[in-house]
Amino acid sequence: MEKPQSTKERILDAAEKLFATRGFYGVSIRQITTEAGVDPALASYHFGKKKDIFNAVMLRRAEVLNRERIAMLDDCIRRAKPNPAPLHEIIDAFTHALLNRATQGGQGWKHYFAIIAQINNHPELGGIIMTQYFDPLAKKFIAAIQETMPDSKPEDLYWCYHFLSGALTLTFSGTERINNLSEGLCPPSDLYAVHDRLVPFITAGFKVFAQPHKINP
Amino acid sequence: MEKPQSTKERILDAAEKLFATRGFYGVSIRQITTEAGVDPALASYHFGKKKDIFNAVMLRRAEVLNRERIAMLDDCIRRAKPNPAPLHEIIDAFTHALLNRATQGGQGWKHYFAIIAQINNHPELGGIIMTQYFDPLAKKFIAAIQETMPDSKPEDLYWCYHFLSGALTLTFSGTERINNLSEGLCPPSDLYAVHDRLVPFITAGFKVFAQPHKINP
DNA sequence: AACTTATTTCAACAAGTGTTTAATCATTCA
DNA sequence: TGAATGATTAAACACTTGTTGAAATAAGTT
Repeated sequence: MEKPQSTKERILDAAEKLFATRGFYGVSIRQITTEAGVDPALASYHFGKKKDIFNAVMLRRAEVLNRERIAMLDDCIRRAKPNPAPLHEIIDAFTHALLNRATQGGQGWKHYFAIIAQINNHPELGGIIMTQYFDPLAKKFIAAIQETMPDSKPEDLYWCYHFLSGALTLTFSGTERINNLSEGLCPPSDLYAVHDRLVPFITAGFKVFAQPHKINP
Repeated sequence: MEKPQSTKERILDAAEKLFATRGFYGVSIRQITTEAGVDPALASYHFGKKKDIFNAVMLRRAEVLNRERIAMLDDCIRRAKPNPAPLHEIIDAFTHALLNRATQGGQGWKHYFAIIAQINNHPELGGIIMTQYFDPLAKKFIAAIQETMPDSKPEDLYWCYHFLSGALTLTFSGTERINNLSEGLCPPSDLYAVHDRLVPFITAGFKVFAQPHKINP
């Protein structure tokens, strides 16, 4: 079943797992290499500094994930031509790959999402990495929405995207918070149920800012 | 202007500041006590273990914040009697104190929100602290919404609350992400503008789940 | 005043930190 | 086969980690 792993892969997997539960500063290189069953010096040999390991962990999955998301976004834009793509399809394109990996991607992906959630809310680490890996996708996404909602102000859309981003990262972070809070009523494992709620929730939020504001209900 | 600070307060302020930017594991007791201008041994003397310092930092502001939010929620429920409180007022009651402190609360509050954002997305620390300090408030809040939206399913409301929670923590985390992404178009310092967007955005999301579902636009 | 309690200091502890060095083993290629 | 490159190992580097103990000072109470 399991194909033989290279040392680099073993280190990345171990680092991913440990970073997910204890954060960047909460994990030592010796803990990582012990978990990987490998000599500590091999971490420096293969990756360099500790932050380079972290970057490699992030880059590995960000690449395949964002490739999928961009393809799906392009696809729904192309299908709708010459009209702009429908809003709920754009948001679905943005979230679908995330949901997919979080449900069927295995343990490694769960760890990856947990790290994303942490650094997305981390002033020091988040600023660099999120900007580097996710801003291009975010801009494409917002541009697509701007086209299907031409009357809305760009800054409104940026804010809405920001709210979406926060909701997403918390939902996939793997904290059992909603499960605890709801006393088992909302198992976060049921991510298809999440999809049925998240997409309409966010879509409705965006639509509020489609036309010139009417604040009060 | 500045009233003389006790050693305990100096340690708490220094810890708050450092935890905000580097996380729990990224900060040492010596860094904290150096920042506070105090002997390292005093941290143990006044607080005990390192995690007890962290807990004290969280508790100090969580208490005053949640007291305000509960009072405001009770107030808007009382004003609406015998009818249920309007949805947008409930959400405003939930977010108003946060916005207020984030704008006028000074640097300490900014650091506090940054820590909240980190632990809210942290499997290990978040589970304990957030549950301990914020779940009672969350339940009161959801119960109030359930009353003004009697036809909606409880699990839908829990999910909506979860999305709100994620949006809030990211917005107040103090990462400059939206500012960078929008290339200066959305300065996060303008938190009154945030309020005008966040409350209608969330309100609209909740309302989607008020009646039996109609998913497609 | 003397006595008690609270606070602060300094030094030390054993253990863990990221990283480097030089030596050894494995593999590849001519 | 032998030389050359790549991978792995063990040991050591100087430094930081959280926490504690005993001694010194400050504050508070009869």
